[in-house]
Amino acid sequence: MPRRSSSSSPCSDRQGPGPAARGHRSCAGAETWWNAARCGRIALPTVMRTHPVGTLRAEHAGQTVTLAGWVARRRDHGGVIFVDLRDSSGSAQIVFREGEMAERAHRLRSEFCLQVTGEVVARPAGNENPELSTGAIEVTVTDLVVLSESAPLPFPIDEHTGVGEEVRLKYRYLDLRRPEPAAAIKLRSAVNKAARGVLEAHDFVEIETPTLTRSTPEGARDFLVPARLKPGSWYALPQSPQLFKQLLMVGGMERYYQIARCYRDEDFRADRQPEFTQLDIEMSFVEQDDVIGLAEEILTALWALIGHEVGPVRRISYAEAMSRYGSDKPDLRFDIELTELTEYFATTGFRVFQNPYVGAVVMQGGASQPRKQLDAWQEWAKQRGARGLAYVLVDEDGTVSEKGPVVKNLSEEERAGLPAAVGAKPGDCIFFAAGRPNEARALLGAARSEIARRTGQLDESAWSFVWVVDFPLFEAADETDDVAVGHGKWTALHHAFTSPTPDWIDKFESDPGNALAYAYDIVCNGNEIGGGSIRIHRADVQKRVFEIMGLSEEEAQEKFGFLLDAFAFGPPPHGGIAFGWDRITALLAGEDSIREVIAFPKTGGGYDPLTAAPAPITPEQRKEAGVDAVPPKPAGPGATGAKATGKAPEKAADTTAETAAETDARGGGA
RNA sequence: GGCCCAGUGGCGCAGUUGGUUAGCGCGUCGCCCUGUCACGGCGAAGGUCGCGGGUUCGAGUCCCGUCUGGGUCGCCA
Repeated sequence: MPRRSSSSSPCSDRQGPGPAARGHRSCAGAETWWNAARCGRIALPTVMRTHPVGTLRAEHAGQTVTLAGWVARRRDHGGVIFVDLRDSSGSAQIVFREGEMAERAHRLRSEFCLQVTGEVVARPAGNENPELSTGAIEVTVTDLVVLSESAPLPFPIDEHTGVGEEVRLKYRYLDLRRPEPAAAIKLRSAVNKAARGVLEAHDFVEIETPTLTRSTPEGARDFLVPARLKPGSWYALPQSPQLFKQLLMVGGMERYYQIARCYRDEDFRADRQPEFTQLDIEMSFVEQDDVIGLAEEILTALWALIGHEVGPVRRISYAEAMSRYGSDKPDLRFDIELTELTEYFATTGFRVFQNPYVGAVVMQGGASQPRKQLDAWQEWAKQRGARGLAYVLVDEDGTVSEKGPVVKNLSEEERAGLPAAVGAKPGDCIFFAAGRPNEARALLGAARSEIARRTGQLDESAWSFVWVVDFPLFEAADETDDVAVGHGKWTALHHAFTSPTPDWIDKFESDPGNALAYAYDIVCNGNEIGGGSIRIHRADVQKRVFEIMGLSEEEAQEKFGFLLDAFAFGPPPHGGIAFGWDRITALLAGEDSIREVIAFPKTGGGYDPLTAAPAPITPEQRKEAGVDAVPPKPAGPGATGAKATGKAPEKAADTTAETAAETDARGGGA
């Protein structure tokens, strides 16, 4: 990735190799915005300074300026002392000469906070530094105020040395003084702003929904907050604003959005935090194409920040995604596809291939892998819970090689036709998976990505967007480990309020396994970055969906009461989407981890190294919070409709998929 | 919860087959230095080798356990 050129980078002077190199795209992205916003407009002088340091240029020569910032680096030559003064806009060289000034500058140390006044002068001929955007000038200091001193640093604040993440997070306020982390956070602000711009232009209303709400019985684990005024009762932090946004549609707001914090108490990952952010959207009087159209407009605005034109986004069905790519979030930056061989091996004598599904994926040039490497693929597959990954090699003459454990189990005919059947060329390796369709395809889908990485078919600089549509409405209840909502054979794949597609809305009972949901996911480079659905607004349809799920009216009322109550009062047709905001920002920033685009992220254990949260509480706090209150004996189901809760957070954005579609409705222990 | 990797002065790392005083770079502190820009020179300080056990004449190194961090599968869906 091209590194930012210094001349266009007011927020950073030098760019070195090392960890900074990872951030490639981030810089570019942040800069685009940063330049527009900072250099284009603002940079208001304040009482304390006349110019942001990084904006000084040759044309300022002769002006007397007052600057404020930090000592980034100092070069003390005795009689003349150079200091790189850094503020949020960048840095510039300030010069202290002789006498008292040099004397005082001599005592400056890294990260002292200074206010200086002096004259901007063109640097002496031959002393310009073209690597720096402010390299044509320097400021001869005539007045120095040390605003505050700095203790010795726990780690160097420059881009040239790597620093462990834990230390960075503990001193995140120092980490953020570095151009790279700062750029990621600034980019996030630009991302928010860009999305708001699109939404405001379409008359969306930004509405906040409660953070203290009711526990939902399914989905992820809730974070709970004791209610002091009602000992023994607890609030839950929302897993998403799903139910509230639907209520807002009933409330006639018509177009809602919120950059919403969501909370899920699950294990974390590089792409998952206990609290994460969604751009949550809901619209009334729309169909799928309306939501998709809006979403594409937003994505276009976001990727424009880093100079990429999104363009029209193709759509593929869930079924097609699964059969061709083995994933419901296919990475289409490379065009390796799976080949289904169930028919091909319909009469095979090889027991492994006598399965409901047999498929293959081809690894270009894979036949030349050493045996050790092929064994490593077996390990790789086992780590994913598969028994292994069968393979067959294609010789240079285009025929199937005798090598490998699988080939001897295949008939002559099977061998002969194989390369053509899967599109393998001489020197390729064919990997097979057999078993239940979804599992085997998932393995091949993972292999597909791994192959792309290993064979260099993955263009890291490319962007691929795709809508996955036509998700199944239901999945068989026995194929999920979740406690199903209801006792039916079917459970909602997305969530219980997801509408069937128009084609299926009147007949989904006839074939629940094939009925399609009016749901859609937006996938970028193999990441699910957003998902949503058109909701059910007709009471009769909702009732029939609950029936298929085996959910009685009483149970539905208990679980989703307040939403169902609201839906008794003329709910408008509506639908929406939620974007995984952290993941999207991380993608734009070119970062692998969403922690890089969160100001104060937590570690994998849910621990915040900076505040040391979570922390024990005092006995007083414990008593007052009512944490230990003993709940009364379970009274009857006092829950009338109005209190049952629903579920259904928009599954979205879990961070992994960060988005995710909106939540599914299983789970609650009915 | 499973698996993999890591933990050595403030930071980043090296440390061979178990062997003498645990090294290197950066930073810090002191002195010097008038054109540097990741300045330079001289000198100095700074270490319970994550923690606890064990094996051994001897452990940073080997074994067991544990904690923390990262990754991954499960989970989140």
